[in-house]
Amino acid sequence: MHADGNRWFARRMRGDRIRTGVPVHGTASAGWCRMERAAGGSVHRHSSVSGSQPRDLGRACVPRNSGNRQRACRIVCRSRRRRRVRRRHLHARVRLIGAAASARSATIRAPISSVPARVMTVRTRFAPSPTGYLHIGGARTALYCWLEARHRGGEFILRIEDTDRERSTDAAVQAILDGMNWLGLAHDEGPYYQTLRMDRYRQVAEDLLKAGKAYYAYETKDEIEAMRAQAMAAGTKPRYNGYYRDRNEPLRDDPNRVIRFRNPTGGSVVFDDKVKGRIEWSNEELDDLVLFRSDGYPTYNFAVVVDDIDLRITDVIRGDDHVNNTPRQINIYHALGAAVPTFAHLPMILGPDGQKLSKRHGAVSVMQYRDDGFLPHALLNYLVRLGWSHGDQEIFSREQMIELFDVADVNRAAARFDLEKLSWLNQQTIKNDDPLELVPHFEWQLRAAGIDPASGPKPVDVIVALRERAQTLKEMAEKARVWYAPLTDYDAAAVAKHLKTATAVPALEAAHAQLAALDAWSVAGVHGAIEAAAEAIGEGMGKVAQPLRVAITGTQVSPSIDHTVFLAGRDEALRRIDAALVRARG
RNA sequence: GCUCCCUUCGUCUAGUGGUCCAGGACACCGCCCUCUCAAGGCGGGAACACGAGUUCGAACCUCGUAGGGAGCGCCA
Repeated sequence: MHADGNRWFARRMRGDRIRTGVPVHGTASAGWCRMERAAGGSVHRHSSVSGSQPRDLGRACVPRNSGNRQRACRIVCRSRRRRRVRRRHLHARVRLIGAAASARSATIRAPISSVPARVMTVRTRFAPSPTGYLHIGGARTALYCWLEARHRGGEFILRIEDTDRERSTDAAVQAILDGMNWLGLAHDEGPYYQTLRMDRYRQVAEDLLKAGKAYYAYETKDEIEAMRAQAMAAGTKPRYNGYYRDRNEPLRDDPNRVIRFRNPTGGSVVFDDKVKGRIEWSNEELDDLVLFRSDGYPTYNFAVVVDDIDLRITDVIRGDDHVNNTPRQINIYHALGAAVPTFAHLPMILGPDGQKLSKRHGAVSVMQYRDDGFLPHALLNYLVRLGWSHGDQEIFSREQMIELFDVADVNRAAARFDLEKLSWLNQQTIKNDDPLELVPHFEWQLRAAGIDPASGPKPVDVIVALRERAQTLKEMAEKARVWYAPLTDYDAAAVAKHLKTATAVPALEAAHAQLAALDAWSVAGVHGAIEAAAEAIGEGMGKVAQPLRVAITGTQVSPSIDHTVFLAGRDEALRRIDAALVRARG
């Protein structure tokens, strides 16, 4: 399950730079300029296209695991808890309709012309703005988008929303790509860049203008600000007053000229959010938002809609800070005569204190977790459970996540980030993964700690000894130091307690003799030698193991004594026992 | 201020009108195991925000209250 991450680590270790290529203009027919991965490996894929007939269409309205859900389908629901049921119902219905459509197109039951010939492939996108690194919240959004696409045999697209020229940076783009890469969330298309699509936005805006669905407005920013202040003072929602809406002013050059959307005035916008349930918004609440700024750049609300339409996004999955934008975006979809995608708004991730996650909370960048010794899969496993669950299951393989995840099952309430549980999950991952898989990650940590993996035992042996004793690989690297560097420090309490005893000297001498006489240097062999030493002096294991432990590590704490001695290697082990004997006698 | 959203152990969550005096996991405490430390096993304390209503019966349905969050940009 760490295949991608491992490959990445391997490249990283070889010193390869993972970089995307230079943007090329005009490579794609739909006006998309595409960046291909140069050295980044297998990210660009279209594997799912041919096999993309949604396989779950067949089970449509029979929910997958119980009679409960079938019963749920019958329930007419209005409240919040019920809404979740309803969501599932709706979801199931949509699938059913899709299935029926595809079934019908293959039979003579319906007029062929009235039925779309193919079922649309699910397409999700992750669309970060490159104003910083990939953070925990963004990573979860990306994960959910990726899982939803994979689960439904669809495609996952990466788009960089960089229309904020002031704050977007190339370094941030790279940081986001690095983060996605480390997590192993491979996109099938992209990354697409909004800044390369300016002509397209302009063209769509002009179409809207021509159709009378948008208009020019000329207020200064100060005037807008005053308008807002006035509305606030009057206790209403600050919104544009529509001064130029029906004025039909001739086009003129003006530094303040913007294009505004002619939002419908009556009625309401309704959508069924896959997470939040049905949301209805009165058009009274919506004002004529700016589509194009005076600097000639499109606004976010306009650009996303155009992009999502052009990219044929079927499922918009994003943070719930966008819920408020959705109704106005839907109005733009309607104005453009485009099909409205389904929406799923994910609740926020809060800091441990219940406040919005920020730098205050320490590690915010996903890459910081790598540095702190977390495995990408453990982070993913933690993140997938934050706001989503499958019964009582806590640990999921990548394949299980894909199989079981359904964005409609995501909770609506915000969740707090809990480092303790992440650490536990990380430990579980370390403990249960194939030690061989962990080697590249562990070696990376050793080097980060200034330890040369070649200067001591085989890393895989160290992992086996320490995997139940470290919550992070960073911690593991620190604990491993004792076998990679000369022993110089002895813990005074350890020496006093285990070396200054009546049995310490005979125990160490016996151990020395047994170990020196050992045929093959192995964990089992060492174990036998220590047992023999204990027997020779007529004491229990403890009387030998503890002095030995102090001799090898200088401390009273280490993995089981056989591993501890084994990892030191025979020569070094004997040397350290000799050194300890000097201390014990002295 | 206005609009929208949210609320089950400290935390993540299960829960879809009776099977719930609420289950699992992390954390915490105790015991067992034991060469230390862990890991593991067993056990313990710990929650339906509050108030009305509907119902034979409510964590679940309705209404209200409180608390929290988001948005109200020529940011995304």
